[in-house]
Amino acid sequence: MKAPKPLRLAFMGTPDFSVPVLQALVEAGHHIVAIYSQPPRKAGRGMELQKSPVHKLGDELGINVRTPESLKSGAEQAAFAALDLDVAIVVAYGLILPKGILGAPRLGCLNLHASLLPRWRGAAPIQRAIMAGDHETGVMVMQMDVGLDTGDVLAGERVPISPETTAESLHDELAEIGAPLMARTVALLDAGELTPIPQPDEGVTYASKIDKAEARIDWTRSATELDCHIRGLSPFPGAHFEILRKGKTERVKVLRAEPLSKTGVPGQVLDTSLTIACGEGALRLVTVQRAGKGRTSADEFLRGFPLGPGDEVA
RNA sequence: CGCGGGAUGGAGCAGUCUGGUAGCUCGUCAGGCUCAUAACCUGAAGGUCACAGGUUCAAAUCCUGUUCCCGCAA
Repeated sequence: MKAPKPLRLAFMGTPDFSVPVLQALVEAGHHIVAIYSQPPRKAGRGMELQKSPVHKLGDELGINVRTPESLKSGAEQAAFAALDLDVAIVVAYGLILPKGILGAPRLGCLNLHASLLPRWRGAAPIQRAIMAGDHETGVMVMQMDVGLDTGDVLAGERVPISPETTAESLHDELAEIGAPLMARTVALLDAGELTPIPQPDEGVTYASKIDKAEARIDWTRSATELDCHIRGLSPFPGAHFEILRKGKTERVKVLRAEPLSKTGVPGQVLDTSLTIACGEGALRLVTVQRAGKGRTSADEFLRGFPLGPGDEVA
């Protein structure tokens, strides 16, 4: 990839989704003056302090990583302004950027968002698009303003959502597409070859964070709805149901399922291949994961966990 | 020291509480049956029961320590 004019920029991001974008900008030859990321949190088993994926990459690259709890203070904003930036690139950072930050870089702040704006503004656009049964989604680069994902759009790319798409596969695909898109967009913006396009007022939806409770499978919903629900939450946090085993309830995550046209009492097992009746139609579970176990195919699951016609799950 | 589950032939599990020849469903291999098959029948191979100590006449099983994996949580 040819290196256009190197810019002084800051990168602001936190999770895995942000990582490819940072890498692309580094490869494009830009001067990454600073990286902003969420502070290390207690996470994982043992609740040990863990640096974010972006933070770790920053360390590897030898770039100064800043992890303020907030950017609201005058001191933080002054420190940011002192970087004397051409532009700031924000990808799933997780902090609100106040006006003082947004206006500091010469070209402002650009954000990569994983949806076809104005649809799915907010925290969980990838999951929400699949869960809602959308047939298409994408990534967009916008010029940030004070609203929540309301900025003018500079560039975008569409991708289809197929019956095979999961949150995991879509996440990876969009990150892969988004990284070079951002790199190109930055160059074009600096060259003055882009026209910001305001988002339409129509079609605005919000992708709120995934609530724990909604991850549970409600067998009274239709099989096609549940299929979208499962794929949108796969593998994290994972759509799940519960099953009675030796007097204890055990949680089983469903990572992949296939809708069928069979019918029965919702929650009832219909055959010996893990087909479970829904409010409308039925789902054959393809890939599942028991609490404390790794993910397995339905066949493997059934070998150690007899579950046949007439049994019920919740 | 956040809570909890797990490690048993190639895969998924049971057996552990109440120590006493290692078992189930599959897979693999061989043979048989069949026009034929992922079907069916018969037989076989394959396991230091995660690792290290301890208790015991005897440990997959009880005790202690270690490593790795996962669910919750964040």
